[in-house]
Amino acid sequence: MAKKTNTEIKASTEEKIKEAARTVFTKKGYAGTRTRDIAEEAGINLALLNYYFRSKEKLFKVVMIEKMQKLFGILSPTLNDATTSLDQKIVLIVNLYADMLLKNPDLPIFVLSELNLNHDGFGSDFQPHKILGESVFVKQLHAKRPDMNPLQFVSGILGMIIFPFIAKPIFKKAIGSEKAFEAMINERRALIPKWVKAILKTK
Amino acid sequence: MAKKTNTEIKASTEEKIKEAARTVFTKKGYAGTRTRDIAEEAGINLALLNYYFRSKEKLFKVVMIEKMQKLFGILSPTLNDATTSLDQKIVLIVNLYADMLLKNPDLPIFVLSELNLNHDGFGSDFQPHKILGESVFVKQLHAKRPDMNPLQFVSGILGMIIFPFIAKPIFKKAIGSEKAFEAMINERRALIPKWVKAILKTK
DNA sequence: GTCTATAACCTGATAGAC
DNA sequence: GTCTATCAGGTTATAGAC
Repeated sequence: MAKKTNTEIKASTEEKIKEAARTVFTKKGYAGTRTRDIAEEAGINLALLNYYFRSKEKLFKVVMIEKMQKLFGILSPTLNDATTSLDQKIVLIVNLYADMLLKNPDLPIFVLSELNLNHDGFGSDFQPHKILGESVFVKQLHAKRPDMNPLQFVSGILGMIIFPFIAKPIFKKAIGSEKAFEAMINERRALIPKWVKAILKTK
Repeated sequence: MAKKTNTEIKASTEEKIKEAARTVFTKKGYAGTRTRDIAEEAGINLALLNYYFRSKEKLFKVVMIEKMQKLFGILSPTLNDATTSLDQKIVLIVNLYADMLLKNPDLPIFVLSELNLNHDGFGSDFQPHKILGESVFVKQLHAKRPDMNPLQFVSGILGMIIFPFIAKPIFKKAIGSEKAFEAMINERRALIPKWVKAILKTK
């Protein structure tokens, strides 16, 4: 099939396997994935997978760390930007997630489901909540609403933007096409910031 | 076949298996579950599982239908109650979910994850979005805010109350103990209705 | 109805040729 | 580095005794 002659575009075998692993693990979950599926998807042999990564679990871990970073790492720069207001940050966060999740619709359900199943705790490797910590965002929130628990506040925002993707099978049935789902998410880009501003205003 | 003397024992064993299946499937997911695990959890033999339910998949389907009903069926009576106001319905829904989810914390991630993995489409058996349809709730919302898309509105509410349970592994690390997590959810019982009222008031 | 034993198949991982 | 062939162990489901 595909010949490996390209030295400029680094389509290394290792990367091909990783890319295949991303696809298959995301689609079938860790337990539902067979290493054979990944090898086939990568267009290589099963033995080669074990040559590059030593086991199914090690390959999974590589993919999982990446995915967690993609899902939560997105927050950090925005939360700590001293040049934007609280209201601006909310608009930015909602749109960052809308963009990223429309491109990776099953990222949240994959990551959160596998985290929940907890095949060995690599929860220890990553602390997304520390992003919040003493961020500029939290300070700005405290200045405006000292009574508001930052975690409760952020849960509200993330829940509103991420939930439709987690419950996508339900929403797809409720509204029909993929296009309609995307339209709904795009409508939420304006809706959620408006809602959050209302929440911040009312004691 | 015509014998009815052992009906009670039969029902009891069948229920024991079902209960074990609920536990193990929820904890490990469909693909991660071995029928042996269920048999052991039920305190019976593996062969007996296949005697009552014909296969792993059939047993799973029984459990899954139940779980979906538990997660979404809870909405219907409240949404269609003509004796409560819109504001009252919101308080009721948030507290119904808080109660139910504190008792079944991994119900949402289980159902939504398995729906997403979609091992054969039994999505066709169940249409939770039809609960919304022409409900009293939607009529009340339309009377108050004709501009508000009911699906967007409900997504917001459900997202805010369900999301912490779906992202529970993250939240647990952020706030420490199980007790602290429960306290956070209990705080949300008052928080979310207040927020939703603010959303409804502000155009 | 309930068990033991086993069939039939699947899956992760490795040995060894090229 | 990459392949084919295969091993060792695990998994669902069933046959057959009680």
